[in-house]
Amino acid sequence: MGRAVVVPLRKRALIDAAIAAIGERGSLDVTMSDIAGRAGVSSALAHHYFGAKDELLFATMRHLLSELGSDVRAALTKAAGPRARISAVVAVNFSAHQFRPEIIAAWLAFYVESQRSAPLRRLLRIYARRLHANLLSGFSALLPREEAERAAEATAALIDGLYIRRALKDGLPNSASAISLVEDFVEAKLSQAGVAR
Amino acid sequence: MGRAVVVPLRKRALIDAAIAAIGERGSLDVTMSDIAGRAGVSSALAHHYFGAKDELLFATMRHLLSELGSDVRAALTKAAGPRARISAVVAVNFSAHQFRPEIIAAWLAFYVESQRSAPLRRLLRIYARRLHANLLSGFSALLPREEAERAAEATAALIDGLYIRRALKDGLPNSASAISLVEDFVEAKLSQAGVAR
DNA sequence: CTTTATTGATTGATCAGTCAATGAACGGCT
DNA sequence: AGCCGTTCATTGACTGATCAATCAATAAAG
Repeated sequence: MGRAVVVPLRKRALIDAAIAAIGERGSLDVTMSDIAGRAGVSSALAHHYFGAKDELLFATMRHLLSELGSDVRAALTKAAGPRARISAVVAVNFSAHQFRPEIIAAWLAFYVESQRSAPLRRLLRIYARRLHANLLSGFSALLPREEAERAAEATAALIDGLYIRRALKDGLPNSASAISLVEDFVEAKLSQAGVAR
Repeated sequence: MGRAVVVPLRKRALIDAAIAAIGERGSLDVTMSDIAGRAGVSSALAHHYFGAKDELLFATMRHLLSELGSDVRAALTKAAGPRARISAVVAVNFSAHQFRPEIIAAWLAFYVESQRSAPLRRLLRIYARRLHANLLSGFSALLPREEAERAAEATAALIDGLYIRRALKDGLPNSASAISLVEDFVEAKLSQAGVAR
């Protein structure tokens, strides 16, 4: 029945379906049949393209990471000065593109799974390092080295914490309030250190 | 206040085994046989006492929550003044009793599961409200109402974020560094608002 | 003699992964 | 243009493993 389709299309459809399934269920405990069904294909085809479930999940996580990465890169090119770099990184993490329920739930699920899967852990470490480096590139121009390190660390943790709370639908009505909490924190840090603005 | 509910020996052993199993695996995806085996009994006995797996997991989460609750209560009675109350709450969350790898991993796993399970979600909401209320009771004596709300919200999120990062074994070598990050944040908030220390 | 504790064996359901079969495109070769 | 073989896409049906949950049986306690 199905007409000839380009290979990447099916893979892409399966990855999108995986994000949807994981996001809806809130964990990686989704079946290949469910994912394949959402993509409109049989589970056998998902195995054909990805080999094992692990690999599909890995590809899905990599896809999320790569989208976040390109969003961040785009935002950083538009940011003028260190203070703007910090805000750009924060804004992207809570942008409409990233701060969607299914994306958040998927991130949380991958965080958990990474405790068991070394490849996944490696992937998440890349994300963590990149986030830290991006924040640090802003802070280190405004604060002494040691303080900049700690500010970047705390900001990253705060972002993660707000993600969790969003996933649980506790408080945090929208992304604007999340951004303002982080920005307040950054301002507090900078004003404490007497940075002129 | 807390009436002491007598938990039968076997139930308690199974709950402890569940924490160990969940903590080691990093998710709730553990078998009844595994848990029962750790407790030195058959899986049939676990079903005898708890009925279904869900109920054992629920009881396990409740146990963790109740231990955290009593730790917090104990710390708060020793805290003199609002600033000390904030520090007490922070200190308990990162105390040697709470900030252990298996406990952290279990919390994270329950967070994820709560997206699917309404009873679990209810339980976690109790924890979130209590944490918020405890922090707020300190902040609201030091900051204007609106700012106190936001400071409590951000502090709670920061604590959650540090838990995640600890679970992933990214940075955060020990609980002391986590405490100092949170305390720095609190100080920044207060000094920004011009609170005398 | 009734109630509780405990187990091994079993059942039934769920799933990841495999496989053989079918079809659809592609590219020669006359 | 028509024919042929190779390769890729796709599926339904199947297998094997895993596990929650049940149950009937045994022992111990009171």
